[in-house]
Amino acid sequence: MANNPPLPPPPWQRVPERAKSRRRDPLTRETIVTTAIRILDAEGLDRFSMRRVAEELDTGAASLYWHVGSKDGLLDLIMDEVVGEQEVPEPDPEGWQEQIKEVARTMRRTILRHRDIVRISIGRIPMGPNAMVLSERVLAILRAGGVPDELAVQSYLLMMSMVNGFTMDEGGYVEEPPIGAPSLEEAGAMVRSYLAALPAKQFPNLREVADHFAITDQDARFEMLLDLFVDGLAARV
Amino acid sequence: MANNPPLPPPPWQRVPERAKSRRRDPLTRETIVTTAIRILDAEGLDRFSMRRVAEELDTGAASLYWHVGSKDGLLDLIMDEVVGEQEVPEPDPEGWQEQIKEVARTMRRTILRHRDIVRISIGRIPMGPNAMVLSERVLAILRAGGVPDELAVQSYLLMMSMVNGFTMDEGGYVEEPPIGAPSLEEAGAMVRSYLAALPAKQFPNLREVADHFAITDQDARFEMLLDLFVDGLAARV
DNA sequence: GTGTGGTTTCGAACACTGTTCTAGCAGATC
DNA sequence: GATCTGCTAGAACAGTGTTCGAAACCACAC
Repeated sequence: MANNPPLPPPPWQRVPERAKSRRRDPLTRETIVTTAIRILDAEGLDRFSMRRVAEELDTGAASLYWHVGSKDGLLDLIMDEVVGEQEVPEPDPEGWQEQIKEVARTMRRTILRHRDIVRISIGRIPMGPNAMVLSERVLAILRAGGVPDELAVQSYLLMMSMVNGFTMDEGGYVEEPPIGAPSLEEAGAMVRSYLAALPAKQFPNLREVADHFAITDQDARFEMLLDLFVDGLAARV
Repeated sequence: MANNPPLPPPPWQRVPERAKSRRRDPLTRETIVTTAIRILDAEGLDRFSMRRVAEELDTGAASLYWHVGSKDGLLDLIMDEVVGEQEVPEPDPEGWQEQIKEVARTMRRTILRHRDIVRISIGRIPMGPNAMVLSERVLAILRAGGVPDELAVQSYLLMMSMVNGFTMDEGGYVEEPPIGAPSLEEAGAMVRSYLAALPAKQFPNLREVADHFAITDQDARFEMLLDLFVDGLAARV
């Protein structure tokens, strides 16, 4: 029961690498988030784990929890960091329609740049500081363009949903191309032949449009979405 | 090394419950999928696991693998089963615009009826038999309405994305209401007061539209989306 | 110097996950 | 009978998020 001072470790028992001195670069929320994003981009959500992040920072998983609370908390921080990458121009009342389109394009690019970020964003309404700035600036453009307040809010939220939804289906199939990577062209050809082989009696329409299914230009479809959205919005102002 | 026949189990060692006789109701893919959906709806994706499904079927997790291959395979089957719930009417060339809207409304209802199904659908382009039937029938409506083939395909894919994206953000916050469940009204009030408390200099727009943010009518916004989409589409035919 | 208290680290452990291995059973076929 | 095939399921493996508690470090009081 007497608690003597702990003995020095015997010389044959190597002290664990980091135990002797404090970290050279102290752990911070920022460094954790940055490394987490790097891992996410490089290896994808499936390989992303607290232990993996800790390993990259040369520490144990438990240490991260003091800074970010939980994995979910870390994902929140990641989301806001990524949202913060997007830049929104100063409002130009004349060119608001093109400005809104450009904002949407930037969103799409940002999402596509970060692998699996769309999967993280799923049940996570961004409310961090960067998300607030984004909302503020987009609303500024819409209101400067003469869009009434309620419609501005509605269409802003709608735009977010649409871009997210579009990009979600778009990047979906990337998910770890399992070695025998079917290229985009191969995939298209596979879809076409699959559709063309369907029973004619039951699937007349699908068979006839099979070609158009195969060569779906994502960029073109996104522009179509933007046109539909902004034109409709402008007509309602 | 001699492999003798296995000894009969000693009488004091109770044989495990199910070992003595074959299951009364044999496991099938269908029953597995049905129970899986039931668990998913009742308890959500986070509590959903192969062991949980097996437990519900009074068996071990390993048994499921013979029927569905993997968890991912099971999720694929679940997706197609849910897609199959949707009914699409026979094409009416005059009323194609309203028909398309109705299809979208049905989609949204189906997604909302099944908790977390939108999270499952994320990287999963539906290609099961039911998904094929759905595509066929929607394309039938569009083409009957005079939409040219390429535009029909584009807009069909676009519609799927939009409905998915919209419903994704919509049902997002449900995610296990953690005991102190903030009701929809409370949440609205919280958002409003949060926005109203932002620094006026940095967030003038957000502050001024805070009220509209709080009372966002999802149904109204969805109808707005449908109007934008279908009107724009009709204008392009 | 010597405490003392707060911040920060992290090894070990817990309860869980998807999945595979392997042995075994029931019924049809030879 | 013996053999084979379709099917069941216990045990184990490697991995997960998270918590606990002990230790190490720092800054300040005495």
